[in-house]
Amino acid sequence: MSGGEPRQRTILHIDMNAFFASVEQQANPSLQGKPIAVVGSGRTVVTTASYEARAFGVKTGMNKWEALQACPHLILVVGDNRKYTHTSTQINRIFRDFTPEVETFSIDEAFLDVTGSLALFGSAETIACRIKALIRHRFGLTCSIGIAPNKLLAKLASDMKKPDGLTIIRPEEVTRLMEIIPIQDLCGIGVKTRKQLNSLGIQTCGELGRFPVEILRRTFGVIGDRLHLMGKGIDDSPVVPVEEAEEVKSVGHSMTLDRDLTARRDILKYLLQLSEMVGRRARRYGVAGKTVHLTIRYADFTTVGKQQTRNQATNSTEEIYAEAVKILDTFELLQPVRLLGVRITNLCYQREQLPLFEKERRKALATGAMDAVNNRYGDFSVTFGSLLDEEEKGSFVISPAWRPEGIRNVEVK
DNA sequence: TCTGGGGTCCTAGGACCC
DNA sequence: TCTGGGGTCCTAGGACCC
Repeated sequence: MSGGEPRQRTILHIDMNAFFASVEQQANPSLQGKPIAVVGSGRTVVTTASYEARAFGVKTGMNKWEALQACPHLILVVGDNRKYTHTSTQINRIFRDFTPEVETFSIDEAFLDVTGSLALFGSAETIACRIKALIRHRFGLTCSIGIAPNKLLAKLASDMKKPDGLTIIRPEEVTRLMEIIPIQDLCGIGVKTRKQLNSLGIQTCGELGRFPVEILRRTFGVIGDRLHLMGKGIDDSPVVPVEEAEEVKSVGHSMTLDRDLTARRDILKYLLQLSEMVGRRARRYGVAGKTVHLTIRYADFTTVGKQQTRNQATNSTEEIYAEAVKILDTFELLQPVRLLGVRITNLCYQREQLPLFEKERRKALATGAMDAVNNRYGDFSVTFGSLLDEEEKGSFVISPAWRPEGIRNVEVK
């Protein structure tokens, strides 16, 4: 590839419309045509609002109170991970009938490289229409599809018409189109980058593409070159199927507590719970981490974190917990705690092996059995004694960005 | 009853070694 | 009669995505 012009590709970006809310409306006909918002339990925000709710101004990220202000007859539905994961997996199977080059970008978005499938199916538009029809017939769901020569533009295109859109950006239209597209419409330019670019006098992609790349480099470091290319609508990044995806680099959980906590004893309970969630997922992935991070968010929303690197990688709940407690004790908690997070990084991938000695061996087997039950019946079906009196489980919010099982290239048993 | 959760990548500074 | 420089690992924080 290096040196030559990249081959002309045809990429589809598929974005499920109001995915969680639509799945709920399909599962429960009494919700159809009504304003609903999928939320988590506890102090959480709107994850997805149905289009009926969006018409009232209900948006992702609003807290429940704000959402009900905007739409008093809004129906709040507590999200159900498994339902969405299941549907997402089945939808991904449909994609694979059209090309093996499927990149699951999130639970409700995917990129398809259909370059090699055009001869078989006729055109990208035909493929897109067939996918839309299949998803509608099998699941009653709609999606917006963008067709373009690369991922950047395909994603831009799928955003142009919602719901149930189909937008094509042809190679010969790119230059003209970029003149009118505002920079913030590109995936990769968030609020801060947009403001910085605006202060350089850049509003549109066309302006970004023409801007001296040296100044972009100086201002944005390594991102500079990428921004320059984005402005021109150029993106050579490949569609990466799950099988070729890079290994996961960290495993973590965090939760906003149902109420702010001050007592060390209360905080420790949540830390153990989080350590167990992290440890169990790491064990399922077959990874262990050398570094343990603890994140604390105080009542005033200031967030601090600390990490500690150990001599040996671990995925044991007890060891992760012990490390997290050590880090906690280096903090002087000046305010009530609003959120706690535990994460392991510096991961190494383990071959499955049972410890040599009887005592450790029995413990490993017990851990495995406990994990198996929890994997099958849900979090904390079986758990540590000290968690049993804990009524509040914190806020297990699901998000459309939540990655379905098996999306990572890890050995899932 | 303001402001979710899981990730990746980048930066900048410090420790340490040769 | 001043204390260079490169590499690597670690840490804290921030931007961004869904």
